[in-house]
Amino acid sequence: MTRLRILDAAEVLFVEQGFSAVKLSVLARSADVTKSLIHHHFGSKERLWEAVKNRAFERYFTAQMAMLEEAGEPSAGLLRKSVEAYFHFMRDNPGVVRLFAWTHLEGDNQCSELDNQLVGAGAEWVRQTQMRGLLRQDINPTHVIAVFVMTCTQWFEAKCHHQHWPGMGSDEAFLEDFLKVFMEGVLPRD
Amino acid sequence: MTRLRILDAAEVLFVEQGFSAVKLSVLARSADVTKSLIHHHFGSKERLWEAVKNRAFERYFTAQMAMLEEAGEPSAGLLRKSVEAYFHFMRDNPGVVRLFAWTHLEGDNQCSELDNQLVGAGAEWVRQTQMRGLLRQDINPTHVIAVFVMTCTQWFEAKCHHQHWPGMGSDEAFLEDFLKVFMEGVLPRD
DNA sequence: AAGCGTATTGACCGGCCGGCCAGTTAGCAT
DNA sequence: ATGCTAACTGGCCGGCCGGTCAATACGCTT
Repeated sequence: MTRLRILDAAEVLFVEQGFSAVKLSVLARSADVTKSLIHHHFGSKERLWEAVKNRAFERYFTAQMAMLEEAGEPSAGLLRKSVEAYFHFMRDNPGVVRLFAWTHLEGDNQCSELDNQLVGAGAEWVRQTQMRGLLRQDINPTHVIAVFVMTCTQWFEAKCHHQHWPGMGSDEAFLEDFLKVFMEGVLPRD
Repeated sequence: MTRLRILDAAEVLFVEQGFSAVKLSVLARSADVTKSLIHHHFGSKERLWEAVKNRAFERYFTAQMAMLEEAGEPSAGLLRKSVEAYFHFMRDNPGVVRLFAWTHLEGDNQCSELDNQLVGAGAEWVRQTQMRGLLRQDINPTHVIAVFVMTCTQWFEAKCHHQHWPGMGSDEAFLEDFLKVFMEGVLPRD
């Protein structure tokens, strides 16, 4: 379908360059349609941009929700698994990461309802795990989520920046070290 | 001086909107100069953009270097202080944070020489602290730096995004919780 | 006062941007 | 076949984009 071809090509360009740097003429050529056709299907550049973001964020949201729902009994091991899953999702969906970054810089928070749901569910899960004494209880559950989400996000958002830092390891090496610190930090002291 | 007035106004706009969304005509009005004058002083929009970035990154670099140099005897307490200082620097210089973010998205790494120096020095400091048995030794020192830098950075870069997350606390509350996790995670087990 | 370099101006340019529109084609129900 | 709607096209537009240029004002040396 044409609409889809436009959406796909737009996503590639928007992910790469952000909103204002993308030229409709280039996009048209890249999607192999006429410029008019883009307007026919989406009305304006802004609305196309929103359509692209919505689709990507929905993908993100459903993937995360599925992950959360298939989570079983609260346990520290499960938290570790969740962090790993989140990290690998980010690694495998670099487009979403960049789209998030552009969106943050725009100050756009249209995806916040979905995200609040996600974070709320995650934090609630952490709280339950805390109550069972499996995680230390003197930390705001939302902050637990925030710490690992932000670390994973920034790792991939700013990869071009810190991948050349002296001594920096691979994705997996970093994840492992982060998990060492993070898990040791959230486990209860005995 | 006019050149400075242009640079200042440009920084405000670039920080806000990124490179391509900024219109030279708007910038000229905002700096109260003519468009031609901008070209006279900087040659092109691109070169102005680079001048703005260079100035900001130099500010960042010298501030961080000063912080690092006045650091005393390696100790876990000092690491905590460093994280706090970094966090507060980011809080007090939101422009730098956003400039970093735009730069990351552009894939630009012109600031990498300075940054490598900074990270290298920080990592070396961590390594020495590890060798004295004051930090656990099974973690890549660069990763230690990376974890707290990325968390602080992302906290402020994406603030508009997660500040409305349910249960999210203030800057200081988050920092405190992060430090609880981070410090507990990097200290050696007894 | 003359000379010179720098700062500053306003008018102007070619190009291309996002968007529009009149018209054509294709699919599909009746 | 007829009619209707949605998909699609090419051409065009007004506007503004970044950038240029010739001319002028200013400040400093000699």
